[in-house]
Amino acid sequence: MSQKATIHDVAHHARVSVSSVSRALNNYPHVSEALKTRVVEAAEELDYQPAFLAHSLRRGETNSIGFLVGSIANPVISTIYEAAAEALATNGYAVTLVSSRNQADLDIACLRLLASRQVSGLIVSSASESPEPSRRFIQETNIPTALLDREPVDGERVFAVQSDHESSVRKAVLHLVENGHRNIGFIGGPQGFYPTQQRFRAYQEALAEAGIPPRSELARFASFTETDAFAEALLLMRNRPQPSALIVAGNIILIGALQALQDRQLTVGRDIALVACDDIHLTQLYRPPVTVIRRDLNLLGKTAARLLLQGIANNGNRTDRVIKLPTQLVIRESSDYLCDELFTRG
Amino acid sequence: MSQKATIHDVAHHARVSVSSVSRALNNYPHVSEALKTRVVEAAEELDYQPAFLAHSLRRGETNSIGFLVGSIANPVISTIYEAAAEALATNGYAVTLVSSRNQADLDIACLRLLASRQVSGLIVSSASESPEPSRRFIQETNIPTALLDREPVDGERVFAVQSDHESSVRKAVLHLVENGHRNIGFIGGPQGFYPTQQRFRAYQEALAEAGIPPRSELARFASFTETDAFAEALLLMRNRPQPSALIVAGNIILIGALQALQDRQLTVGRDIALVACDDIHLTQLYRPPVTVIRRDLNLLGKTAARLLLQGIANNGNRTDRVIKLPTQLVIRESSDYLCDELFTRG
DNA sequence: TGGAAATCTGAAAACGATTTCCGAAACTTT
DNA sequence: AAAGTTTCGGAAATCGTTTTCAGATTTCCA
Repeated sequence: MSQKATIHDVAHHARVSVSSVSRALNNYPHVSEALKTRVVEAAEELDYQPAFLAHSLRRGETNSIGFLVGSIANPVISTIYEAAAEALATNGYAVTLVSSRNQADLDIACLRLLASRQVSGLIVSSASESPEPSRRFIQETNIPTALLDREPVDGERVFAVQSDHESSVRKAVLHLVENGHRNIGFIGGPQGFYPTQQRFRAYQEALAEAGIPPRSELARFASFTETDAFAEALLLMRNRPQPSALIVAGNIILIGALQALQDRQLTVGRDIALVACDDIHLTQLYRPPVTVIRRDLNLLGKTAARLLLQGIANNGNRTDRVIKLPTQLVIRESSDYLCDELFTRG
Repeated sequence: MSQKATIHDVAHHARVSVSSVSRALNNYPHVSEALKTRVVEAAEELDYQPAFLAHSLRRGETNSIGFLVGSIANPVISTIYEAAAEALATNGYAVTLVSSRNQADLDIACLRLLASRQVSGLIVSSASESPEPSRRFIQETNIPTALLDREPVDGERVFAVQSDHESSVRKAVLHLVENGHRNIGFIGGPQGFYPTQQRFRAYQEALAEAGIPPRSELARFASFTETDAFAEALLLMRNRPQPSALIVAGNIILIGALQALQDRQLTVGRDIALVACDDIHLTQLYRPPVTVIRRDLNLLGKTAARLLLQGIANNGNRTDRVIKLPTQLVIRESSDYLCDELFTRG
């Protein structure tokens, strides 16, 4: 039905030439009002919609952008996606979403797929552990790209939106130290994952700043699965001395950590202080509510979309290449108490 | 770079004709091994990938399917999506994801967008409140479509994957009644939403079956926002007599309900029994763990993908039109106790 | 009123593949 | 050696648009 009407049908129906139809419908100059109205009437009558494929082929523009994620089932990512997609949609772009299922080796294949689909732009939020091949790929194919929480890539049209993880992790560590904790554990995502690196570095530096010697057995790294995070958390909590506080970097990690703490019968906010990254429903509804490092996911997505669209529009003009968005430490009951050791020692 | 190599370049590089390249690369009969290897070598050397747009235009097939959701930030939906997308990807399909942001009026526009992109198939999981226009649209454009948890649509190539909400809601009601509850509240999603209708009907029928007269003020319906669910839950809990048990239909509703219960200082599993739909991380980690009606979201997504792919392949052959997947009542501490009223009255 | 300029319009060439048709080789078979 | 079969090249049509080019018409001004 609606598929059938072509520009030729419209032209025939309006008794004008094909090119006139194109001009009239695309608001070209030098087209009379009479012809224009005749054409749009015919077009409406036939419910004509330009065929996307032919249109894009000729224009060399698909008006669609590719979105690569590690997993859309991650609520943080899906929230970012939703925000970005809305901004893109209002600008006439459709987005094809590809998930690498957190498998680093699939990463590059996904990018290839997207590139072969001739997307006009790319948003990459995948958490590849060894990002080098995909970085090179992005650099070589000159597709405008917005990187989410990744190390910036050199390139005329490559942008990055980051979150200031460091400052809030630092605040979190100092907050815990202030409350008397000295054995502060850290569980991060994969070590090659950029936010993990930033958070871990901030964790180490803040410890040093507080005069606490870092102990490697207090830091662990898990893949992006709850079971793995659970296992690592369990391992960490078996450590002697047992950490009295825990910083978990990521919501999936948080899930696994909470399972482990419940498994070990440790009560959050009494036996152990907890700080998580990203404020999701769980952190607010959990009893006690858990202290989080919050960031505006909506803003993150919107900013990525904005940067990308700018990059597509001014091909190669001067714009900000990398934007760092603020984060915020929200202290809740899970960490807002004084550590026992403060008294036993003191 | 990779964009540049066309089929002509490959033909020239392999010193063969354009048509031979096409034949060789598409595994046509009557092409010698020698020529074939020569062509694929040249293709690899030039990193040739057939231009998606030209290819699709000629073949009349985009090898991409459109996925319409109400909101991908909903963890249930994103899990279903992830499963479906994986199945589709392994079959060579890319998926463009569109969110209607739970706005019924955007629904039809999203479908139009997808159709204008000439997708080969459609998966619809949007929660439109007045689905009639979109139903008609799906029927008219003859695009193979898989409906997720929606009322089936008549059509040669329209399929539906549903969940057996009724039987588990019935079990849940009887379970609560057995534990002595007589004032059982119900909070559902929008009234036009198919799963809501099914769950609500099962709730009413089960009450009748247990000899409990239904009371309309115990059932409330919220839109797909936590704030609205929160408000409805508050209203419900102000009811006299206060319900001693609550069935919340949907994970967003659950969030709002939990907020309301905490706001009213009601302890789940003691002051009020709680049954939720869909087993998400929150329901498992909440203290006490909350009783849920569980379903295999992965299977749901995979089944939708399978049905759709079959529908695309055997254009119009006989296959199952609608599949109903089982659900399961998982009783946890939030509801696994005897109601006080049992004693005060008895 | 004549001619330059502005405005309209249609035919045809792209875009990059697939596909068809035909004919020329090369090879096999009888 | 004639006939038949396979393999491949070349040219051209097709998919449905946009865009260029040039011709046709009108408008404008001296």
